[in-house]
Amino acid sequence: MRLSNLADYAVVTMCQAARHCGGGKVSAAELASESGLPAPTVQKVVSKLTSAGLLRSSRGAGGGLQLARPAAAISLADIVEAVEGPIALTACVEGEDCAVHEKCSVKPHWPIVNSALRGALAEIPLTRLAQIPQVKEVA
Amino acid sequence: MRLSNLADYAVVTMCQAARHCGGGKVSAAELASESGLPAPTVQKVVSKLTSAGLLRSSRGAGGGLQLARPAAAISLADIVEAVEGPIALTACVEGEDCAVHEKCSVKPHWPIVNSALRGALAEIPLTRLAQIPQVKEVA
DNA sequence: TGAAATCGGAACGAATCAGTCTGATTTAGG
DNA sequence: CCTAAATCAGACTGATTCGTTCCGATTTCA
Ligand code: SF4
Ligand code: SF4
Repeated sequence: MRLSNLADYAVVTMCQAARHCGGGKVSAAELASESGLPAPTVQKVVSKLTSAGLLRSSRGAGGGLQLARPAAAISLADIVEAVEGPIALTACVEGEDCAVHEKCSVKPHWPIVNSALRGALAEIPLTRLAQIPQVKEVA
Repeated sequence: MRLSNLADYAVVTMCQAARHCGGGKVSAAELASESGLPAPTVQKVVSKLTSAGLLRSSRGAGGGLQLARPAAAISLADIVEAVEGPIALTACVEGEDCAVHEKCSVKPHWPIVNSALRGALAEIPLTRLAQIPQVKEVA
């Protein structure tokens, strides 16, 4: 029930990239320096994000990363799915029949839980994560 | 974002045990046979569930398992936490400071997401999972 | 044309997870 | 009271995935 560190770092990286949206292009090394994450890790993260279509990459000197979509149109679910693969709590949700998929009585209930969970993540756009402060009273 | 197979099997096992709640005591081998899961795996699962306090175990001949609480008072979150440990999407939610917990701007937002997610799981009691049929129109 | 800078993918090591097994404990019966 | 069976409980091994790191292919600027 804990998402991988790569996914977490991907969220941080995307949040950092969202701030440079106006500038347009930012290098991975720049994002690593500003966020404090290890540079190679950021490189791997942006690689996956680019493959998923969330980031736009420009090779060569002066190149860098760029948000492929508006920050408001990117949700946590998108980032998590880009790094961790499809959101599926159990194997049967994905279609991969487990060993006891025939007798399992809770199988029909998993899609409901899965949808509720994904919906909760989809309700959090990237713009909300970019807002740093003013949320101290929730602790 | 996928819970471990052990947690999934734990849910199935608990669901199966809930049906024998009236009888009182059921052996782990019995649950394994009825659910179709591998017997050793069920043994490991019930061991963890007992340690967490969700099941009541009776040693010796004629012993077996028993629900420690009413089926309505056991939620998915309880089962998952018993097997997978605390529900914490990221390290900072648990209190384990990650490498960049100081500069991280999304850290204050994770508890909100985490609570929403756990709430979604806590809303599913074991009694709902025990109801086998009559949910075909949701597909 | 030369060179630098960037992303992209591939390789390595570590950690966790899943599965299996054997042993300690307890009760029922003789 | 003793034997015996049955049960849970914990420890071990193998495998998969995750995390990290490094080096090469590609592109643009000077
Ligand atoms: S069929 Fe049942 S046991 Fe198999 S993956 Fe789905 S929920 Fe889990
Ligand atoms: S502080 Fe930021 S990077 Fe670290 S675990 Fe929390 S959200 Fe992730």
